[in-house]
Amino acid sequence: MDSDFSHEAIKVFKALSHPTRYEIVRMLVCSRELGCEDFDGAFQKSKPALSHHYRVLQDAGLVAYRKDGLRVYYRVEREQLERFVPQFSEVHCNNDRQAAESPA
Amino acid sequence: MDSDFSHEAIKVFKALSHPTRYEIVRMLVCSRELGCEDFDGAFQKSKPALSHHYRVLQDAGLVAYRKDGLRVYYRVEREQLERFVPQFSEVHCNNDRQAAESPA
DNA sequence: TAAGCTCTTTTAAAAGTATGGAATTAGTTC
DNA sequence: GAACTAATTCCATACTTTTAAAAGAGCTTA
Repeated sequence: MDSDFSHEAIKVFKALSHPTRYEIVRMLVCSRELGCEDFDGAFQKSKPALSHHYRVLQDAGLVAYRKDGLRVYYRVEREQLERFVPQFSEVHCNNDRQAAESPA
Repeated sequence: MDSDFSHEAIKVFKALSHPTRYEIVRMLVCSRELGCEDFDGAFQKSKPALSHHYRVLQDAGLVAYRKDGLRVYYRVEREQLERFVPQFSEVHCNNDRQAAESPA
């Protein structure tokens, strides 16, 4: 139990230890969901680079996505985020309660 | 304020995202302090490799040290740890209260 | 004080891992 | 099939981690 926690914590911390990924999560925690185009606009990074970061965040269990036609929309996995970084929402976002319920 | 937090959080998470460093902090949070020899015994790592990890943890503000003759003893900086990973002690250690007071 | 010893850190270089862009592939809409 | 968006692959670059060798710092003993 303890080492499972450690193992997963290390993965989560590694995912959050890159400025681009940290910012992706920060943006998501203040929103219900955001599309790739939102991130394309926010970062001066190529799509493949961002796609790589989405994948790292997914593997850490921090984000999930929804496809709508050609578009992909990402959302934060609040349970996982709050398990390892419980103060994240509070620090980075006032919309805590508004955004607390994930969309169906 | 917000971006200072982000910047420091990224450094702390990066420090904790390596298994050896995570384990160093896990060991320290359950103890008042530990010497390099304790870590030498716990890890199959060379002294310079461990020394590098101590440095990363220091730079993140997660540990501090005390010299006693030839020996160096490390302790966790609980305030910093709990600022970014508030559940760490609770998850990894029952000695929370015993060890809460740093030695003089 | 200096020679010798022990423990830790620093330096330099090698090995391993992460990051990011160009081109390609996969999948969706029309 | 054509047009479009996102993900994957491949490769070059940059950073991290590791070891070996050297240096630094502190004790002991004469």
